[in-house]
Amino acid sequence: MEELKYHYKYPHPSVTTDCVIFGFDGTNLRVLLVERGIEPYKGRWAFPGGFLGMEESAEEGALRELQEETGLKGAYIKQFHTFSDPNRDPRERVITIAYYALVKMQEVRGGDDAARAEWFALDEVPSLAFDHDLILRLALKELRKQIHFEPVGFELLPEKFTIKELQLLYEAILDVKFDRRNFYNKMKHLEILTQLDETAHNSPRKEAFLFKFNHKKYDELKQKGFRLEF
Amino acid sequence: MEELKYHYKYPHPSVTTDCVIFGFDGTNLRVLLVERGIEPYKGRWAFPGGFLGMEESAEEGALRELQEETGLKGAYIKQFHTFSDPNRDPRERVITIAYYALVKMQEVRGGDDAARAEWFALDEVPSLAFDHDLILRLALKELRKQIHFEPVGFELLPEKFTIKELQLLYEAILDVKFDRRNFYNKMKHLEILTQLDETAHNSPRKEAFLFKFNHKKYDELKQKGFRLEF
DNA sequence: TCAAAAGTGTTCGCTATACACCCATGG
DNA sequence: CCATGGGTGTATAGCGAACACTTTTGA
Repeated sequence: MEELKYHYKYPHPSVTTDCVIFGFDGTNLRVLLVERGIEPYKGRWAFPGGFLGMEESAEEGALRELQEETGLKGAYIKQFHTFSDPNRDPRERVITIAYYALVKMQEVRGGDDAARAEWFALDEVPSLAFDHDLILRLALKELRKQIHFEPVGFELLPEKFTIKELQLLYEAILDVKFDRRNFYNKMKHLEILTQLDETAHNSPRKEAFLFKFNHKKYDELKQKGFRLEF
Repeated sequence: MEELKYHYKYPHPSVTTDCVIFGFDGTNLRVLLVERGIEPYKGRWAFPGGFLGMEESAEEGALRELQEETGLKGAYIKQFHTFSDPNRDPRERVITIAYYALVKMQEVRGGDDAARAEWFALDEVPSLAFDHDLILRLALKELRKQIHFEPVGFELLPEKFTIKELQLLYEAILDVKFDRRNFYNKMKHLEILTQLDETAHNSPRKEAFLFKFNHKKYDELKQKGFRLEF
């Protein structure tokens, strides 16, 4: 029999962190899911997550889970909601502090665990374990809100990218279409991009210039009460 | 000795909800604080809150706490962050799921508990217990974010109000000044207010029309992809 | 009759949008 | 030389900021 060595006067819930990991494949926004190896919901897909250690904050816990799953250290994560329905886990009461992460897909390597992990495009995501369908819906909603004000989109692109790629990313996240030329003009006049001498060679026709996101310039503008709008 | 009748294989944190209760006195945004009667932080002010029951969601818990403190049922509350620093409570590990509430000050009555409660203007808030200073800062930040998109301000006003009062509220929340005439025009053309026949009699000079917030109209506009901006 | 506050209208400049046009490249 | 996609410029409409003016009321 298991040893139950932690005792409390009142019942305590379990606390976990779950992490919705977003990536961009050049066309579609994708999320990284892992297949559950044990009951409940064995064989169903879910977001990576796990119990919160007693000596770590939720943010530290989420970063740890993220690193175990993708090998990435210090990626961009954001807490967006805590899910606390008393029946969200059939075994016992589990409260989960949910984060979303924005990562560059190219830099992700397989996880430590043997667990099967896979990137799913948003419109291919199957029915998930627990309340993770709900968690995904809310993560998307919050990401879309946040991207209106902060340049979080750049976390999803490689360091060098064309404006076309940037546009495709924003279109994928917000599920809208922009006019190619207006998007181009707007980006150039915002002054938060640095144009490089290099061009992208993957184009079938004319080669496009590569850009880098200019953190310094962005911070300066933000200081002056500038607001990034889309 | 206390009876410790709940046993777990791994240590579990305690989980509480805390509620930042915002009100508007006609000039200043205020928060409702309660004075702590016991250690730690005895005599210091803090936000109302308490342990989450095992059969209630965090939202239910926050609403329960809010009702115990103000007598209000079903007020507007919004979860904005979960605070999980391992050392935020000196006694044991406590994770708190934080909400802010928007209430009409006129409708608030004293709490059930004998605990002393008081409304503080934002610039009069003393140094608070635990990490509640941080909680207040983040609550304000999130409220200011949210008010750019949703008509949450109306939760803080009585049912009938003048446009002047509405302006003072928005100025108090966002800590800015608007041009009286532009604010007036904007509000009238937004079509989310219903003008009443009555006028306010508290004015020293000319009497101002009273308005009501038009929920139905707002929902219609929102359906059409309308965005409330300030 | 004067001061203060409510209510209305007008002007100006910026920016989002729509779209025309030229350039470079590969077949 | 033509089709495709990259890069640049321009015209228009709508909206927000600034502000002049009129109306109402109490002292």
